[in-house]
Amino acid sequence: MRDVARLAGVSPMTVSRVQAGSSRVAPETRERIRQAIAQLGYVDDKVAAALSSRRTGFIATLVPTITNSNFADTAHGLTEALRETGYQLLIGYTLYRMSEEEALVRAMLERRPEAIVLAGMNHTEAARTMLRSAGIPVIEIWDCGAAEPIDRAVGFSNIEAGRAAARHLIALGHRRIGAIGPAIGGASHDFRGEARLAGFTEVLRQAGLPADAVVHRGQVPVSFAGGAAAMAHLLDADEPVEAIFAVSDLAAVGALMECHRRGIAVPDQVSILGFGDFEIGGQCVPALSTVRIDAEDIGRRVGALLLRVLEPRDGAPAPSRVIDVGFEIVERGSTARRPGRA
Amino acid sequence: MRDVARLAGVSPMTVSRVQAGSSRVAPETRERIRQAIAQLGYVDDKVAAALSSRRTGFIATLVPTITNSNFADTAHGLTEALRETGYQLLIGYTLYRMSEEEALVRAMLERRPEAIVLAGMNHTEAARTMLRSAGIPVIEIWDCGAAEPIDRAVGFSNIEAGRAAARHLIALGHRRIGAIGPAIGGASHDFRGEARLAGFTEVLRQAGLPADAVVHRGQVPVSFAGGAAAMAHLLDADEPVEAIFAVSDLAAVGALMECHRRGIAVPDQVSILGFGDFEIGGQCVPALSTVRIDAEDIGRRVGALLLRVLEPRDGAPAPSRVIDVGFEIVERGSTARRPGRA
DNA sequence: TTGTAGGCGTTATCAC
DNA sequence: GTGATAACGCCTACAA
Repeated sequence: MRDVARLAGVSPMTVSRVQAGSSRVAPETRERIRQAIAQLGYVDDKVAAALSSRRTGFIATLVPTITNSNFADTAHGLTEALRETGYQLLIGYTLYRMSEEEALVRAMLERRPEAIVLAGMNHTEAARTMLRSAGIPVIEIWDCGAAEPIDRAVGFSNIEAGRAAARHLIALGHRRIGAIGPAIGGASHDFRGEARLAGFTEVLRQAGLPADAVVHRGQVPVSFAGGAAAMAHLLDADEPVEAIFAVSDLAAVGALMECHRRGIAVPDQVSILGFGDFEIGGQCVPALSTVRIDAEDIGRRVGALLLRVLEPRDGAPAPSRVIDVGFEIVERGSTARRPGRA
Repeated sequence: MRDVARLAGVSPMTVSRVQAGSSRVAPETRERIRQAIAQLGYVDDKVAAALSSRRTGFIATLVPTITNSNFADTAHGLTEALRETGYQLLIGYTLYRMSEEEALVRAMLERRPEAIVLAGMNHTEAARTMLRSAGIPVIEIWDCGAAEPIDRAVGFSNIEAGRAAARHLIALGHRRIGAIGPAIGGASHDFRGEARLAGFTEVLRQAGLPADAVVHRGQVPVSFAGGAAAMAHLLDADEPVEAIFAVSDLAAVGALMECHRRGIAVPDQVSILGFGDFEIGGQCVPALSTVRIDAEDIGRRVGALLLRVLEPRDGAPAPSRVIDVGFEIVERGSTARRPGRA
């Protein structure tokens, strides 16, 4: 920058102003500086700028994984909302491990992000302490309602989604109802998937239905293969299920494919309800009924919320602490009413 | 840090040494500093450290998109390879737009990354200039062989993959062969998908076969829905295709589902060959034959390469400039020999 | 509209 | 083994 200033015959401060887009620079001075910048191929240094201005322009984001998942959609929505604002996302993968999340929280805070976004409301005590004392907005996403957020939350109620799924299948006349979720225990923990399964099981029990076909097996995160394996397990059981709910569309599609391979008709013999509304669900045959979540929208809303919090405009009302984006059951081809039942 | 130093009764420099893991600090001094850090909840500031040491610990990564794609796998592999090293990935999405890529290159370089990884070998002239003068390792990924890399490359030959796909379908006895790729033109450009289609078409022509069933339609990036629509287009044509190649497994699965919906038997009536080996391909019915790419491995290799380049060990040989990870045709259930042909 | 002074929080370097 | 000093490249604050 010194070189640019010298070449343009001004002080570094003036160059700085041009780079910051200040209007308080004479047009001709600005032009001279522009040329000097182009001539020298100068690229300004946000590292130094960040230290000096105490504004890094970083937004830290911690998600369980970015592959095969709608967290990628959320990250995408967030990136889109932040495009053109100069903020840069710092993304970390926790692999569904709290210990990993804690390590990432520390690593991220060392980069001095201006806000931090993380999935879920379950964190280690150390992580909570760091988050609270960081002095920046903390947005917990993909879950809300079940607990008080550290700072703010954007999501929906996973337990309520599970309950709604159960009510829906019961209302279709099914009685022998199962569910598919990942194994519990081990280092990886999908708290949100478990909450959905818990809500689901709760409603089954309340309706006086057995919940022994709620299977927890396979790795976290769930996958097509895991869903297929769990479905195989259920189909091998003595008493066949009439309907199942999968904690993720990935598992649901895997289950659907397992039915195809065995020649079991969906939805005639088994109804399948997924979760998440992945694109593949709308395309497979039959199209998958699912609990729809707009993952990308969560990202966009977080982005909009962040902009309002980080750069408040006069007169704008303070955004609410918890934003519930809700969910919606989408009835497509993989679920049907049980013949001969109410 | 000053506060920590004061509380521990040492100079800031000694605290810095402890944080950097230097062994030249007396054990008891170290312990005192540790306690002061814990007591104050001090989290060190990598922004300042970066400015001072001129090492940011950032690796910039530019990919077309992170959703519905194996670029997510590559990013994941890279993150895994870099986990525990202290490097932080800076990820940007170009949305398959060169202008966006150029803007991102500039934005990334302002963060002073220690290396930059970007998809493909097509960049604007301005981007190339910035990349060359940044003075850091530049790794182009997901394509190699067709052109000289700016610095280094890790990938495979897309045109060769397309050629192999065509040879494979021809060897199965198919004559009326089509292909599905995104529309050409517009702001978004999938150069690698186009290279695959170009190689494919080239071989068809060389074999004296018509290439009019090579369709370019739908948005970039291709999706399940786009593949289904393209397949519908081909199936509506007067002369039905015997086999098709899709530039992505997503499109291939979409095409497969369209066949299901129309009651067209795969592979008996139409063979479908995908590209990318997405998990869904292995799970759908019939399982999708595909050109297999280990996307996560590309990420891991880039990570390993970067570590060797950024932190060279004495005696270690210099890594080669171009790493071709190759590809492999995986024959599963969606392709079959044309009955009655050689 | 432009410039000067000082400092952001850390580390490189050299001295003790 | 520890400390003093001087940057790192920019921006805030104030002055001209």
